Amino acid sequence: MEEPNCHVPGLNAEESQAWRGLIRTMQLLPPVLDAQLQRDDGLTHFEFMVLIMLELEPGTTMRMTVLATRTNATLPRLSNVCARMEDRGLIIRSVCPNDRRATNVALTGAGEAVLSSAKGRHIELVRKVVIDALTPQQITALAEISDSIDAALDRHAANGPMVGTAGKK
Amino acid sequence: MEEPNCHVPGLNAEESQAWRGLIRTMQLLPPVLDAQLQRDDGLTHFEFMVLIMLELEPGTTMRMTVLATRTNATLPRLSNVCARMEDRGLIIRSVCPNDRRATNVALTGAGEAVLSSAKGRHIELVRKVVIDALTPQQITALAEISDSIDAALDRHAANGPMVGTAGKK
DNA sequence: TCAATATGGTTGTCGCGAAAAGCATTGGAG
DNA sequence: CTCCAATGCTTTTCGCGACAACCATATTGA
Repeated sequence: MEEPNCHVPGLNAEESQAWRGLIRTMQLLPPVLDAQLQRDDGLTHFEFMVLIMLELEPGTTMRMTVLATRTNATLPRLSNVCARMEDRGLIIRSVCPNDRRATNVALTGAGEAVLSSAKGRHIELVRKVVIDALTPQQITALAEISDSIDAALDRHAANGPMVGTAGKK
Repeated sequence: MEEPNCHVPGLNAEESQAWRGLIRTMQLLPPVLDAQLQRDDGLTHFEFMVLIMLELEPGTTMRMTVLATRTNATLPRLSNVCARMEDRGLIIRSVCPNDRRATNVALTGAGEAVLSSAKGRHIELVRKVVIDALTPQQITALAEISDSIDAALDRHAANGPMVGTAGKK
């Protein structure tokens, strides 16, 4: 009954392998990315994403709420991170003229410089540990798998909170 | 030149999509898993993994270093987590008779009870947001992709630290 | 016009994880 | 036997993220 091939109960062998593999990747990959960015450019991975998202925006300027959505972060977290990044001169925050409650975040010259310096090295690492480790078919599959999981997470976030209570509002 | 389809520079469209999808999943999935375990059973995902790994071991007993490896954790982290779990009665630590420096960690009855209670609900969530969101082929692909990435991470950990210095020991 | 509510961000407090320093025990070398 | 290095784990310090409370501005309704 107790096979040596010990997989998580409730899942078959294939499912268990996929699950444990995913868990392991989610545990190991982020620290590696953080470490490289921190060592080479003094950035956390999240800060790097903030810079990337600002650069992709025309005018390199965005409202806090929008930036929070783009980076999958909560507003308090983004607020703290942006405060530190502003202290370091990477970005600049200013009150939005139209809506004085809102804050506009803009990339500074220094921020652009740091980003363009960091981008190459970081993408190189990404290639090394992800892209070049996979076949083109696997790349395609990974994109689809991620989308499916994220869609399931969205569905879960929508219906999940009210577990037993009929599931509909 | 600036297409509206803005992907990360240095990667083509497919690669960029896979990369950003993976990042997003790694950001969103762990909090969902943690939240469910915390709410339903008062466990972090890491604590859950500790219990699972102990249960899979014959005798449900393991040395700290081994447990750290199985859970992909550092020893200090595991030490802290085990201290808390012992306070709650889920596990028990004892000095190894053979090597009195070492510590053996064992699952208690309460720990088994909590685990068997939590396991069903958690696997149900895993099914919901991962397994059932994917086709069988995608499950297989995910297992292979994870393994490939983890292998690349191992290679990077082995060669990476000495970047410009000839890369070989 | 003025209250009442909603929206947009910021600021505490708490707990966890990382890194480095610290103890205890063991295994060898002289 | 004694000293020294190596191993196994714990503890301390620090910074970050989550959650909740909070302040400021906008918007709605009477």
